[in-house]
Amino acid sequence: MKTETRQEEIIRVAAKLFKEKGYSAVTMRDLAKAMGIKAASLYNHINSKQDILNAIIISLAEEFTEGMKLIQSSNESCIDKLKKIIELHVRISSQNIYGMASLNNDWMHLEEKLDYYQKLRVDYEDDFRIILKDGIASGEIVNAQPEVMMFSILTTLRSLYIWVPKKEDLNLVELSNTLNQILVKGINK
Amino acid sequence: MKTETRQEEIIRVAAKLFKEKGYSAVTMRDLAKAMGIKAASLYNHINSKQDILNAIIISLAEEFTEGMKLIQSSNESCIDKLKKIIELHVRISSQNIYGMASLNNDWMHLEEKLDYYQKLRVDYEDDFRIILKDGIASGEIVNAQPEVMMFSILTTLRSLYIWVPKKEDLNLVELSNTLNQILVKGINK
DNA sequence: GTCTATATTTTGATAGAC
DNA sequence: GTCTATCAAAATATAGAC
Repeated sequence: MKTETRQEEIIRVAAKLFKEKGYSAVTMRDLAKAMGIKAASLYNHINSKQDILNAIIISLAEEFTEGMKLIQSSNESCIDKLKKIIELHVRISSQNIYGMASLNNDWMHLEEKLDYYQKLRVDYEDDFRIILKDGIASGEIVNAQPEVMMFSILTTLRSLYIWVPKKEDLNLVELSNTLNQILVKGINK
Repeated sequence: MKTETRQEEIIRVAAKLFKEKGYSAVTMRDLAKAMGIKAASLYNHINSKQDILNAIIISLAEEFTEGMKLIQSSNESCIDKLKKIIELHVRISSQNIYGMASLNNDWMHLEEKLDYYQKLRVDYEDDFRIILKDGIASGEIVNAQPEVMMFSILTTLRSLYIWVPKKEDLNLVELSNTLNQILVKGINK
């Protein structure tokens, strides 16, 4: 296991604080205190508070984009693709529950990277929508409104970070399967 | 239709701003500008920024509690109770989409009212959990993990505020029915 | 790499004139 | 009910010593 740099440590601790109170309510003094140093010392490792938010959000957003592209280009059935999407969210969310909070709640505080983030997000949702529509067309999925289906599934998956840490005993494979049953089998004709 | 007081107008405009950037990132000067007055003038109608947040969140939380108590004490089947819960969320969310954002994202910035809010929230989830467990016991609902079911359904319902305003053409009764089909029929044995 | 000291801006809120 | 003027505290960030 690679040794964590001081910069990485700052980003990790910041994400934890951002999850509790949100980006705007966490001060550089709060972060410094959690690190056991003074606020001025943080700037030896990072350029700005904004850069910390960028580092947290963009790497996660790109991870989701990569995962979706792999799923999209596979030759699996629509139902299997949805299962893969669920597994993607469970995996990334459980590996970085603190970062997921910023991705969900603080993306609007991005500055230079805001447009880029929003493009990744829109593209991700477009890919998701196509999978659902293909499933409806092929008869794999019930013919309900795909927007409502996507909203329901994606909202649940995006909020996993709130709930996963409370279930440390929970097996992640088992969680994926249960979510798959509840979210996908429910719309499976 | 009752005339809106200046205080009510401030709370309504504040909720809209809080939805866009979150409570902490909205300044009293931002709010004043949106009202077309100076920041100092706000204090002729409200005591503090914190009081605005209280007004937004607590009234909504109490509305959900009241609705749940009515549903809970009815003699309907578990599946019918779940349908009523969905209708409760669709109704309240569509009537106050801005306030729902604060309820979901800024409750941790409550001060004196934080404990009260948290009690309402825990009680609401306890009531919800009992309905699901009763449904499993009576065979109305599939025997999956009730915690995962509740998480999935409640997360979707709590996030309606993000999504409902984008669908102004959408009939609310139709939305409730579609959500019911996707969320409840999916777990209906 | 961390510190103290400090610059600069912004914040929530108050006092008092109109 | 709104304004101007202002306060006191807190914010991000920098400079320079050690």
